[in-house]
Amino acid sequence: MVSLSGLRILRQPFGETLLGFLCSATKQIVQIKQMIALLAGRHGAPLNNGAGADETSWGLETAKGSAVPTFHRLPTWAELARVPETELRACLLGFRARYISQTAQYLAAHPGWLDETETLPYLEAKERLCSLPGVGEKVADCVLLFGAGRLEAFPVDVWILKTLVRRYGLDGWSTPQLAQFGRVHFGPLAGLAQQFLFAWERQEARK
DNA sequence: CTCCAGGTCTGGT
DNA sequence: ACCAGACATGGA
Repeated sequence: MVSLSGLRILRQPFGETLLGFLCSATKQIVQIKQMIALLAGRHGAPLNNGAGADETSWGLETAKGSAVPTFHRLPTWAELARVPETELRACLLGFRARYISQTAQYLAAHPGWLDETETLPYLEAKERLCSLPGVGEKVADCVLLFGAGRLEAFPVDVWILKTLVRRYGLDGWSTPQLAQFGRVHFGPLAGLAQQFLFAWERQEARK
């Protein structure tokens, strides 16, 4: 028996969360971190003059020979809109580069769209997010859960799928059906329950 | 060298 | 509506 004590749901910036999960499709978590680090290092504005401690790997593009790394924040969507898709592809994004590029173009053409989406009720916000290229039900739920504090969102990824099939006997259910089940079964804090299921299943898988 | 990875989109029944 | 394949690419 494990406790999973200390498990938390972060409230991350909406736009950054969207970017992060646009990178996530069929990629391992370690690789997603790498993609995000490359995007920040190559296309994000520097955060300091190299005066910080060198305890993270966010500033990958450290000047050669320099003793102190420079940290970069993630690029904004406005900045991403000016980056050629080929340069995005060079950040290990693969086919996701097109999704990010097209999303950036759309957001650039619709000022305020993202901020408005963040304030909408769950279902409306989700519907709008799903209209973006590369954003399906799962990514939309992750963006709303981690980037907008919508704890009723219940993202169904491959791990949750396994869990619901193996431990809840929901074999044969479609992904949308499983998402609906999660929201109904776990209620207003379904997203929190999802995090425990996810963490549990991944912990069990490690051996 | 195959297989798979915090999915989504597209074109077939 | 439901079901495969494709999609890029680095780890396992």
